Parts: sequence; structure tokens; C-alpha cells
Amino acid sequence: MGHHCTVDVQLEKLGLVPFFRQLSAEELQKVNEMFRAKHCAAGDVVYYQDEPASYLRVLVHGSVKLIQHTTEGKDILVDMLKPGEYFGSLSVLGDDHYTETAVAQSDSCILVIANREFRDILNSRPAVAVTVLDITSEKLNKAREMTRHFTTMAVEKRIAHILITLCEKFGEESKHGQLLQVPLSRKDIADMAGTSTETASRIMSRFQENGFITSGRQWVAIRDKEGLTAIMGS
Amino acid sequence: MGHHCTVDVQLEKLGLVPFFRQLSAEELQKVNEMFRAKHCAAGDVVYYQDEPASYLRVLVHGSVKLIQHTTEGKDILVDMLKPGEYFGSLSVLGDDHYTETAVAQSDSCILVIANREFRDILNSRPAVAVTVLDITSEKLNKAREMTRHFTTMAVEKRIAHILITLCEKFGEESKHGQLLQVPLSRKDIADMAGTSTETASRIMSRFQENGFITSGRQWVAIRDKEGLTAIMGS
DNA sequence: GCACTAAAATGAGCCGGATCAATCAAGTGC
DNA sequence: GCACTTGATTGATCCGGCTCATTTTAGTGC
Repeated sequence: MGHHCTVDVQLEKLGLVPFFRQLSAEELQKVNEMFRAKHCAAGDVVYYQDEPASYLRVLVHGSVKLIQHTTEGKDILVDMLKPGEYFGSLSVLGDDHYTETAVAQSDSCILVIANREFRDILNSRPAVAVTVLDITSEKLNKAREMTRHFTTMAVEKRIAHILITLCEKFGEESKHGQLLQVPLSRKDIADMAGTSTETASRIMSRFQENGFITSGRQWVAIRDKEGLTAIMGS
Repeated sequence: MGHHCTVDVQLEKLGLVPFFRQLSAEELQKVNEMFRAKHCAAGDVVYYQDEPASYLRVLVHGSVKLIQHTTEGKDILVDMLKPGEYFGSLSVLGDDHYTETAVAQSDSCILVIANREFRDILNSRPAVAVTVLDITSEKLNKAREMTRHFTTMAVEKRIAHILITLCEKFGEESKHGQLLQVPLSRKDIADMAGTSTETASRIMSRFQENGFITSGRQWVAIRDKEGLTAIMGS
């Protein structure tokens, strides 16, 4: 089945979405009515890569990962989303297809809107459009940074970097240190770093020996962020 | 020094920029007055990575490459621009810095606007904002595709892909085949593919032997695009 | 608590591509 | 036309990380 959240919670969460935060209560209400809520269980596929793309989505609860499949059979984990982030398709052009597969990583609640309707929102509310643009250019910068890291840094450094980034986004204090609030396997890490599961595993073991992290099946906690940062510059 | 173009040419070119194409003649005139023209000679640096970023630019004539420098001393060629494309900073936040260095690859004419002013344009003209958003999400998709290629494909395939992409963007018919209308060294190719100059050179030689390309100092022409496409799926 | 399943760890061998080093060739300035 | 500079080529060596194969371990269902 999956997670369920009430209409009230939806409205509240929608108000927290960066590009809707600036809207007045009544405007938010109007926008909210244009969305349709969908609940997903962990592991559910929200949409598949190459499928015709005509919906934009906003994650309200849970976590979603974006994966690109390659002809070689390798997967790339492009992004991991937390509540408040948008995904899916922005474009209104007919022949647009999803460039990645979206999978719910844990039970999630997702708001869906036809991108034609979303366009209407953007066209009538410039401030929203500009904010969406900001977020998108930010993501563009991140994506380019990622390319840079892939091509210049050794796998160990890439993984250190990934852990730090995840820690900033998903970390929450626990007895083990900053526990990442998201299921995270060795394969996930490998797909993010563009390496093999084995290599990811080896490096994670090394990090654990050095006391940088504590980790188990599908979970990771960062103990010593400075240690990881140090790895990156050496 | 560098290239010079008249105010009339500027206005005309500005009208060709995708996100201004929809403006009326008088609006375009108004927008044009907000820009300041700058001329660059081949090799000139337009701005440096990490410099505080407060200007948005539109390339009117020539070509510009965007390069990210890394701590390891390696460079990544992130994008190559042709007239009509924007670059620089979109953000209005104070602590924003350029994420890459922009270098004129040939004599160029560039229109410059303070991004605060550009924001005003966006805020008052939603259609422009939405178009800029479209272009930016397109670039985001491209950037992610690039990441995918870097991590999954062997160097040979990456270079084949890069040549095909460049051919579509810069190729013009000539006696040698599709001649790329942009200076392009082995190092440029290597920086785009995330490999060493030596490896890039070796692969380019192989392509030349196979009759896929013809190439000399700083120039490349594609003879057999299908051949290159075939390389990619094998 | 025990069996079962899927994730994680570990080992050994191999190869693509980086690096270092030297040579070659195409323009450029005089 | 000749020396010079800089891009391009080619060769030899070495190593990080991939692959294949095996073992270990943490959770799950009963």
C-alpha cells in the first residue's frame, strides 16, 4: 500500500515547497486543487525512463530516487529527493520523454499535476517561475559539479563527497552520528559514484575502519565529517 | 580588440535569442537598451571561476567555452556556446560565484546585463521566464546525460558521442564533410571527454584511419556520422 | 530460535587508460 | 625561406578499479 497523508497535510507541505512558499493562503489553496495526490509504497516505480512525459510531481512525504538506465545495463543514481522537491517533466512540448526512472525509496506521498496546467501557474505567477528557474539552475550547477567529480576524482574521493552531500541533505543526529534518513545500499552508493558495488563496499569498509562512518544493511551514519572532507583534499 | 558588431546587428541578434524571440519590436528595443555590448578577442577570459557572479551574458557573435578547473589541475570543458546562448549567472543571491571560467574561443561579441536587471525582465515578462526555464531544464538534462556517459561509456564511445553532438551544433558542409565551425584542439576534446590529451589523440587518429573524420591543427570535420554512431553501440 | 534470502565483504587476475618521455609537423614571426 | 613555438603523435610502463567467484553476515518470516 504505502503512506497516506490527509488533505490538510498536503496543503501544509505544498506551502513548504520552495516555489510556492511565497503564495498567499488563498492562492496556495487554488494551486493545491490543481494537484492530485498519489501514494506509493517503497520500491514502487513512479514513472519509467523514456515514457512520454506529461506530468510534473512534487514529493510531499518519503523519498524518491532518480535513476538513469544505460544500454550497457549499468544504472546511474542521478538524484535523491526529499519532501519539497519537484521532479518529472517541466516541458510542455509533445515529444518529450522522461530522461530517468523515478523510484520511491520509502513509502511516499506525491502530488501530481499535468505540466500543461503547471505552465499556466508559471505563466500567471512570474515569481513562481523565477523561483523554479533558480532551483533548476542550482541543479544544473550541481549536475556539472558531479560531472567534474566523476572525471577528475578517484573513486574514494567521489564516495567521500557523496557521503558529505547526503549527510547535509538527509543527516539527522543519532547515537551513531549523523544518520542518513533514507535507505541506502552499497549498490545505491556505487550507482551514485559510477563504480562497482564491490569497489563501493571496499571503500565503505575502509571508511568504517578509520571511524569515519558506521553502517549496516541499507543504512549509513556519518561519524566524522571532517575526516571525510580531509580525504577529498589529498 | 576582437570582433566588432554594430548596434543594429546586436538588436537583430538579440531578437534571435530564444527567450527574446517572442517579444515585440518595441519591447525588444527596451530590453536591448538594458544590455551593454562587450567585444572579446580569441583567448580572452570573459570571467573566472569562483569570481563573484553578478552578470548574465548573451553570446551574439563568435564562440565561448565554459571550463571548470579542478584542484587536481585538470580542466573540464563543460559546454561550448554558439550565438544566441546565455551564460554567466542567473542568480540574484549575493554570495553567488561563477561555477566555471568562460573563455572566448574566437573573436566574439557578448551582451552583458546585471542579473538584478535581468530579474526585472523575468519578473515582468512571465513568458520570457518560462522560456529561460525550458532552456535551463534542457541543459540540466544534457548535463545529466553527460554524467551518464562519463560513468558508463569507454573513452572511445564518449569521444564519438562528443563529435556527433558538436557536429549537430557546429557542423557546416564543406569539402571535408561537416566542418566544425569552432576551433577545437585535442586538449579541448580530451577535456570534454574527461581523458588525457594523449588518449584523445590516439582515438582521433584511429577515427581518421577509419575514415570517420578528417582533422588538423585545431579543426575537425566529420566525414561519416553513421560510422561514429555505430561506434557508440557495440 | 532457526532457516532462508539478499546485502555486504573479500580475494585474485586482468585490462583500459593515465603518465612519462620523446618525436614529429603545422603554422608564425622575422 | 628558416628558426621557433606549440599542437599532435606515438611508444613504453604502471596502476586503479572492474570482473568473476566465493564467503560472510544482517535481517525476515515462520
